[in-house]
Amino acid sequence: MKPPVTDHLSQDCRAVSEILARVGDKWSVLIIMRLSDGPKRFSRLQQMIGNISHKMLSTTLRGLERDGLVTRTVHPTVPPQVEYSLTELGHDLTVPVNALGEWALRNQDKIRAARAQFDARQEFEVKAS
Amino acid sequence: MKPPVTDHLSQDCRAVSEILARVGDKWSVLIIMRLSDGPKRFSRLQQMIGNISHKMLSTTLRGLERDGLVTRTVHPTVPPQVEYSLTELGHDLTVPVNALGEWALRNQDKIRAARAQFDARQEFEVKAS
DNA sequence: CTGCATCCCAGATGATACTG
DNA sequence: CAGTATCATCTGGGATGCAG
Repeated sequence: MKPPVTDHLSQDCRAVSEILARVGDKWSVLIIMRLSDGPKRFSRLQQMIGNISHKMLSTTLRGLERDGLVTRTVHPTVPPQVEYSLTELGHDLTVPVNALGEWALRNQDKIRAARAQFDARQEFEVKAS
Repeated sequence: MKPPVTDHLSQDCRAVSEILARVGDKWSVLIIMRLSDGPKRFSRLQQMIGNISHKMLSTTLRGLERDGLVTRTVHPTVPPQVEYSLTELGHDLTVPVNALGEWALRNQDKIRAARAQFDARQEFEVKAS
């Protein structure tokens, strides 16, 4: 009647996974990073990020807003201006995300090296056919 | 000739994104978590994770191995046994990932609440049609 | 300027069956 | 037991056009 620790760990992992699904998609982090130093308008974000399509910026922002990570403020001017900014929750998130980011920066060389080595080995084994 | 900080920040974000693409996929983190307390065999992993398909476990493990995050050890027995374990790099990664995981656990309620509220508002606005 | 709908494609994922 | 190949399916993401 007493489930092992593995069980609750399992649930934790699901939760983590769910959040990572939000954070790990192609654009969320890029957007959050850009907003971390202040509110930005839609078009400003698009030009800052570069190669994000109109649609995905819109979609991703909507998702982030839904999760309470960013705020959407419409200024009823003509033409309309919409500002996005991080909520407190969103700002909070930048801390662990930055930690992961720093890890990525520190270790990107190792990863690239590992990939190169792995790929080289693959090629070698193919020759042995 | 001195690019603003934004520029190097931009590059950083790409790197972060790239790593998140690895870590953020549907299964990588689940696998890494399961391996964090010791080596596991293929079938053991599959039953621990639950609803992962044979193929995706295989594919994801391959990807992790390629990136130098896990090690694959074949024991030439009959039937063959294959053990997977975290490399030092992989073990390193669990630190920031756990940080993110703890954030997720701490804030999952807030996120759920935000979603519920957002969805409720959506429904309301639909009624106004 | 922003947002939303539609069409479309490429890649990710899953079910199944076969090999070593 | 572990890995791979094939085929079907689903989803993310881009292009475009229209609307507020």
